[in-house]
Amino acid sequence: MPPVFKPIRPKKLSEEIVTQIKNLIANGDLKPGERIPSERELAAFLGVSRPSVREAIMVLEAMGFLESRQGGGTFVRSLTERSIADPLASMVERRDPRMLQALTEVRMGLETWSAYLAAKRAEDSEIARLRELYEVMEEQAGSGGWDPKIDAEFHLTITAATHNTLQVHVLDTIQTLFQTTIMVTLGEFYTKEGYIELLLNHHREILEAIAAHDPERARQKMMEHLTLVEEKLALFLQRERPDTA
Amino acid sequence: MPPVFKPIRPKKLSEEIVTQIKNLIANGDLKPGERIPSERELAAFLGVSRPSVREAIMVLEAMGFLESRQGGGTFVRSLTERSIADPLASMVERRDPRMLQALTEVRMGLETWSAYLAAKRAEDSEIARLRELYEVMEEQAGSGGWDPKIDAEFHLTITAATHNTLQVHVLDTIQTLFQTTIMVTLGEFYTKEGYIELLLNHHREILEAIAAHDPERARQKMMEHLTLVEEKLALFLQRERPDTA
DNA sequence: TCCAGTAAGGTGGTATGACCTTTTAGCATG
DNA sequence: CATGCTAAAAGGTCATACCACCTTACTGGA
Repeated sequence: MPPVFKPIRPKKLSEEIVTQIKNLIANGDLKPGERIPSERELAAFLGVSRPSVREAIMVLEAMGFLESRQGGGTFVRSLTERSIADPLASMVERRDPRMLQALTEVRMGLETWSAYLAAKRAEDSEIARLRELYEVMEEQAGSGGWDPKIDAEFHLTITAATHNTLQVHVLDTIQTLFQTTIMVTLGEFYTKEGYIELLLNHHREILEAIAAHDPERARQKMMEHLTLVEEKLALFLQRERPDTA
Repeated sequence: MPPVFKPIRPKKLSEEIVTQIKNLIANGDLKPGERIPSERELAAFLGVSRPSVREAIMVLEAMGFLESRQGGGTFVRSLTERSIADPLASMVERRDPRMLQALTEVRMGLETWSAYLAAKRAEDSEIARLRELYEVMEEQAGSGGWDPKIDAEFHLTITAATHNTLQVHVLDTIQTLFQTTIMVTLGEFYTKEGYIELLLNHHREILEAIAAHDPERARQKMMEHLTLVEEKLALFLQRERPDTA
């Protein structure tokens, strides 16, 4: 069975309607603010039942293309805003503390593993790059600053040093979620609370463990580092949202 | 007019249902791959009509949380499926040995982390479940058999015991990639080569470490176990495809 | 004993039609 | 001309029925 034959798709009726309406909007036949025909009319035009049309409209509404008002009609929304985010992002973006905690924890698992693998396989050039980044951190720390970007790149470089494409991909996905939500805020938090010196030490220890090709120690140090991050994040979330069951 | 009065929002029934189901997924009450109650059952539970439930499911399907199969049922999708699996699916399907090796390695990182967390948080019921599964393994091993399904469920149960929804989803995604390619074949390989006794020991040690709530030991034992799996996989791939660039 | 073919029940998919609430717009009244 | 009422029309909900498909278990044969 060399070929995958075909991804047979018994296309659902409502899916077909969704595509049609989406095309109409894309072509400009339906303009923003405009009212589309009523569900009954659409059903008649398309020769399908009203529930089918309704399901299609519900989907388009969920995707942000349409907006329905009872008694009013269904209208085309301006598509400047909306972007149908993927499930993961929509879960995390709710700022649900438990979800953020889960995210941090997964990241901890992946990054400690990255550190472990990196210590086994890092090439000299990669270690040199880490050292560069560390020196930038040190310099900035001298003037009391902390750049989340440099921090992120440091971690990213470590993962890259695993030479595992998948690991890089997975962690990048997680990292993106993290970054878009809190990374920056957390950076400010560090600065204000005077954790910079401690963070600097952590990164130096991680760097040294990797440079020494000592997987276990690298894992251990990364663990210590991220445990601190997790604690501070919990503290931060608690302050911002004291209302938790 | 100091008070803006109130932006009265007539809450749609289906929207309410969407929120409820989304929360169930976020809480981990609905796990990836799991089948949710039928539309008729849900309608009965919630005290609403089937069309309302259907609309909610359609929306969740459009958002990527669910997947419906006619005649089959409606299933929970991995939150990370889109962001992680989809881009990689084509790569893994090629049976590219390097990619499989990378996959195994990522899995190793995640599963050792699961074992660590599970040892910290596993509840008695979960430990009991693991024990059950182990006993089934033991029994089957007596007659010289090895069921990849039981094996997979054992590992899945451990991850579930982390009580980290995200970890469950991420690992499910990885596991799916794995399973669709080799899991079964690997099972036959074990049987033929007489590794069953060793595998049984591994699982018992992991189980005991988790039951004793000893995170470090659980991690260590899981690591040993998966290291063996990795070795055998490499051996297997080498035999089947001696042609490697 | 095992396996294949088949039959039945359950599932989602679609269709019909009815009734409700809300909105809208036209109309009648002051 | 303005106001308030009313009726038509829109979406929202519900009940029901039937269809297509998958799953399962049973039964028959090898």
